[in-house]
Amino acid sequence: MAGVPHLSARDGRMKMAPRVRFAPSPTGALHVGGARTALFNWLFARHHGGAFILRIEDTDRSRSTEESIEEIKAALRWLGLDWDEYYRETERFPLYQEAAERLLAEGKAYESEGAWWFRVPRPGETVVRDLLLGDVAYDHELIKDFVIRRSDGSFTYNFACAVDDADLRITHVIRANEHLNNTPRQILVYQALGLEPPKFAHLPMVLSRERAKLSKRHGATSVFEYRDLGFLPEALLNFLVRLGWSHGDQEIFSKEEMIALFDLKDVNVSAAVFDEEKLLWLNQHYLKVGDPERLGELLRGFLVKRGIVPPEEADSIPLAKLAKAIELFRERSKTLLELAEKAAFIFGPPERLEYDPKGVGSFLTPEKGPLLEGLASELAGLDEHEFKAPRLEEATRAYLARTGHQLKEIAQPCRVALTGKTEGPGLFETMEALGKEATIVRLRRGLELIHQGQEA
RNA sequence: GUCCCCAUCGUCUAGAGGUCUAGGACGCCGGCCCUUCAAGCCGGGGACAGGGGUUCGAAUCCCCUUGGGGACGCCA
Repeated sequence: MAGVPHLSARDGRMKMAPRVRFAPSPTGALHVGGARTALFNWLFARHHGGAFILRIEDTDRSRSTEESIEEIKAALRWLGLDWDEYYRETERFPLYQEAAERLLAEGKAYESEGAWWFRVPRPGETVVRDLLLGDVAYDHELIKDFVIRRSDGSFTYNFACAVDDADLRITHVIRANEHLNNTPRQILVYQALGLEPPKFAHLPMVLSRERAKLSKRHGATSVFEYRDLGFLPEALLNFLVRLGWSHGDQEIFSKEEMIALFDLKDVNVSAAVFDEEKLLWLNQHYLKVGDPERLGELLRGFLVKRGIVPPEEADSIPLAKLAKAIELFRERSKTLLELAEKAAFIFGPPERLEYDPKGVGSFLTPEKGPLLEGLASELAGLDEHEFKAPRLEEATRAYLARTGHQLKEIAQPCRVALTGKTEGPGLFETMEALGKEATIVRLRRGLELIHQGQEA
């Protein structure tokens, strides 16, 4: 594979497929800023038919953990960012050793106090030709000699990173702006080793609401935290792609569109604040257009997580019922977690329900008693298979017409009796989701509540 | 403190010297719809940080100020 560039028929010049990498240090969870960097690299690779490489920068053994490596990989998989090649820096030790020895032998590095130091040539200047920022010049007087090999024999980031990028034939280093000041050092390493540096593109930072670097201190920051809060991967991806990149006025992008449209020239340079409100909106958007069965399967987990159904019962909930809940509540929920809470009354036992006292007080009043009673009897006459919204509405309206009442007179009392709440999906959809037994039981239970209220 | 990056509505952004009395989206406010809450639809408020240049003409180019962020580790 190496050294077999394909020739572009058009201009006859070498045109190699780009090779980019995402190189996280495994010292914790994958946070959303890292995910955005990974996404841009992945999109760049996929758009150009290049390779997306995952390289774990674990040269600092004391801070790196296997757990973190697995979590980062799992988070990338959850987002659907697949990698073509995978490396761990700790497994590439001989590469760095050889390169470092060469620099030592050539006098481009020296040993002091057990560590090997890179000798920055002075006077001098290194210019970073950034694809996004333009040229950024660094005076060597401001760059101190830096350690390339620690006294314990391990290698430092700036050195290993450059050696790796060169060895893996990385063509474009796309990373967050916080690394810009490291770039001249890495270019120096390339030059000392007689290698051609890759192209660089430093992405604008993703900042927290407080306009500071993302940190665990304020709210959720990791990809999995958002997953556990009930966010969908496609929503998070869509949100992240719009942080620093745009395509005119378009806000909604499928993964395929992102790949087709992504271009470095549409990436901007100013830092972006992670605005959870917009993420919430996008998440609801994907909740609304997603496949109910797929979302229903996800809902199962949140019902358990929320303590709404015991773990051992979760598997026996029919997928159809879960999918129904999705369809009923997705227009009124921003996250799956919120949806699980709203739909809780459907999954609990028919006779048990938590009632909103205010709702009971204002709607389960004595004069509604006969109506509720009558409706319960009316609906009890329906067959199980007739418990579908259209048929329920038909039956209810017929009953209402016969008794000279209007729907709005009993809608809220019914809703409170059935769900315990004053808000929720359409009445008849709610009855259908509940099923005949629960509907009748709860309507009659509403009656009891009215009587109790009278006594009190 | 030193160095580096950045600067359009609260937020994400469009804008690549005239088409800008600056467009879209989220959020916010109001209305419509309606069995509630949502969703949806319609409407509203809301920004080119400031000052100098350059130019016939600047949100767009240059400089300064201010503001924000980042980096200054034998962390990455």
